[in-house]
Amino acid sequence: MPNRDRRAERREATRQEILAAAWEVAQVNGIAGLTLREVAVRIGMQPPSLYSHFDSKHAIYDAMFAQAWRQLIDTMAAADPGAPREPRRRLDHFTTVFVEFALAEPCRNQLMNVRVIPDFTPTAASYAVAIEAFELMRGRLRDIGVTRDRDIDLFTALIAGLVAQQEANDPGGDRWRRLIPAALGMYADAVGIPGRTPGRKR
Amino acid sequence: MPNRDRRAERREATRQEILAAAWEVAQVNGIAGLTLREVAVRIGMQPPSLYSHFDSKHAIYDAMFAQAWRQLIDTMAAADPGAPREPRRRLDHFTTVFVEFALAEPCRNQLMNVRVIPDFTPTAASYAVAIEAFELMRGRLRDIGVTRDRDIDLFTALIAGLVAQQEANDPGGDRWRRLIPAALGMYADAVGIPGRTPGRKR
DNA sequence: GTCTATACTGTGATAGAC
DNA sequence: GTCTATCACAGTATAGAC
Repeated sequence: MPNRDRRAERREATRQEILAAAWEVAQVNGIAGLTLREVAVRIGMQPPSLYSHFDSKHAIYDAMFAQAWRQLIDTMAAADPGAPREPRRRLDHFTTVFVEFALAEPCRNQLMNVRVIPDFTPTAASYAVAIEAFELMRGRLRDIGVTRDRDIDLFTALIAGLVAQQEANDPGGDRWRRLIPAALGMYADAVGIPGRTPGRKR
Repeated sequence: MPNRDRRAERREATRQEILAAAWEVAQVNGIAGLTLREVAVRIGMQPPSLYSHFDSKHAIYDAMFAQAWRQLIDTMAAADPGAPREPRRRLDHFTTVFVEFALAEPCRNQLMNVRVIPDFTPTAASYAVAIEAFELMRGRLRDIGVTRDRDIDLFTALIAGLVAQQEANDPGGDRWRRLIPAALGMYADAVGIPGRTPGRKR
């Protein structure tokens, strides 16, 4: 038995190739407009061949769901070293990372945060990745003194709202994105984060 | 020429019947899972007959879009008489009306606030109803002293976020809905609404 | 205005040869 | 593992009889 299973490696590579193509299609047609046909032809396969790697279309959605949350985890981890120490600046830093990530790919954000595919619910294994990302965010907030569950939920709602409004009513613009500093100042004051956000109104 | 056009009345009634059936189907299958076939059989019609009343499936979505925003306008107007005078209580009052409306029908909220149907964009006439609702909300905020555009945008984001998180991560529950008072207290403090929200944390 | 009949496209999915 | 061939079905839309 070889110490490297080239067979498994190639199989995994094909899976990733399929997922990459699926994301490309989703970016063009919207996440609900994904079709197996288009995914297949994009990588030079016949549509039925996809079933050698995924049991169904929902299985592809499920893998994409997990992959998206994993990407968020990696993105936040990568942005960690450059983060400021001062609480409010730190909050602003990783919030911006999060929002930019969400706005970068509208269809990815829809798959992650909106129930948009009829009859699709992520499997427990994939949803666990989403939970992992949530716990990572919770840790970030704990570092700057936010520990109560309700305060954390309020934070996620505030950010999700900015992203949702930006996406739905000013796609590609910054009408809501530019409100991040003000929104975070408001939040920081309410939950009692020490310091004072500079340039706050009134 | 008769003073009542019974022909037109019946035609309009049929249109409404189609739209009502479409909402029923959307509630079951999701807004993206709407099919003309199912709408037609539900009201005892043949699928092609729908084309006597709507030019296309998108035209039905468009009518539903306008109808949804009109319903919101009516709901807010109906809740007007019972509204308290004190600014913060007043804010809490119509925010609750708005959130309950949004959470009552997830698929309606998706059609109104998320770009979920590929290639569907509301017509100018239908979008005008959405603008009308937005202006109504702006007027409500002006009454309690919120006039700056950025403060209004911040408000819509805050509420949209609570609804989105509630819908995506705790459908049917109240994990985010119950945060409305705290969220509004935070907001009222930040934009300088007079008064002090009772029972605020810390 | 509604029906029947039908066209045409595209969908996800399966069976079996190689 | 990928292919060809094909399935069963749903999708929107049109034509023409009544």
